[in-house]
Amino acid sequence: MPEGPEVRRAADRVERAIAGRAATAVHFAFPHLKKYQKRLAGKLVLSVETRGKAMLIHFDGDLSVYSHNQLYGRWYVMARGRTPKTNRSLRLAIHNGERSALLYSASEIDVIAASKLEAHPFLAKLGPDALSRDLTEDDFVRRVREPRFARRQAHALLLDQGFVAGIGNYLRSEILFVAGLHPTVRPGDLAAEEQRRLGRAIRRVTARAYRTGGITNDLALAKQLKAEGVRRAEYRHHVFTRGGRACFTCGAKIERAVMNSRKIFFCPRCQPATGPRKQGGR
DNA sequence: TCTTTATGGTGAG
DNA sequence: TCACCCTAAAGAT
Repeated sequence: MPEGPEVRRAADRVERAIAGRAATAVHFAFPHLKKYQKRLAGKLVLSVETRGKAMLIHFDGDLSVYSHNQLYGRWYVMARGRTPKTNRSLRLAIHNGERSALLYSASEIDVIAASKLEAHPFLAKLGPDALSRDLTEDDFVRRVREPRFARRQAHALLLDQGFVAGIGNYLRSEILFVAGLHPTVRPGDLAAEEQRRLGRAIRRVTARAYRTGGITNDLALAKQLKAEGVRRAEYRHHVFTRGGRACFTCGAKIERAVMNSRKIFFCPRCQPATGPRKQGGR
C-alpha cells in the first residue's frame, strides 16, 4: 500500500534486479498490452524511474512500461522462475537470466513511447516529486503562492499530486504535524518563513519515510518504543491513526477528522488553527 | 464466514 | 461529493 517513498523503495529493488541488462522475456496479463511482449523481449532495461506514485521502467528503443499500484499493486523480486506464495493475480513480469520482477494486483499498467511520456494524462499533471531536489525552499514559496494553489487548504493541497507528487494520506497528516500547521490553514496565506517550513517538512518527512520504510515518527522515540515492546502501528507515526491518544510531543489528545473523504489526524496543541502562527495570514 | 477498511485515483453530477 | 474500480487483511460475528 504505497505512497511515494514506498514506491521508490520498490523501484530500487526492481532496478537492482533488472536494470543494466537485457530483459529476456516480458509478460503482460492485459490483452491490449500483449503486442508489446515481442517488442520488449531482448531489450536492455535502462533504468527504473518514479514520479510520485507512478513507476516507469525505461527500455532501450523508446518504450517505457508505466505502472501505478494504487492501493493494491505489489512488486515482488524473485530468482528467475520462482513465484511468491500469494493468491494475487500476476499482471506484469519482466525476466532476465537470473531474476524476475513481478507486479501483482495492479490495474494501471501501460506501455508508452518515451517520447510521449510528457503527454501521458496522469504524468502530465504531476508536480515535482516530494523525494527529489527539484524544488528548493524558495521555489516552494513561489509555488504555494501561485493562484491555482494559493487559496487551497493545506490538507487538500498536500493530496493534490499536481502540487507535489508522491504524498498520500499518511504523509499528509505527518507532514502537517512536523510543520506545526493545522490542516485547514491556507499555506498561500502564511508568512514566507512558514511556507519554507512546510516545504522542509514535505522533504524531511518523505525522505525519512523512504529511509525507514514508512516510519515518520522521531526515530529515537520509535526505537525506544519498539524496544519497550510497543507494536509498530503504535510507534510508526506522530499522529496518523493515533486519534484519541496522547501526542508524543505535548500530551494533548490527537484529533481525528475526515477531510477530502479521507481520514486525517492532528494534534490540536502542536498544530493550532489560530494563534501566533497565523501572523501574516489573511 | 461475513463485513469493514485501506497508505489511490477517476468520472459523473 | 459520491459511487465506483482494483484486492487483501483485519475485525466482527
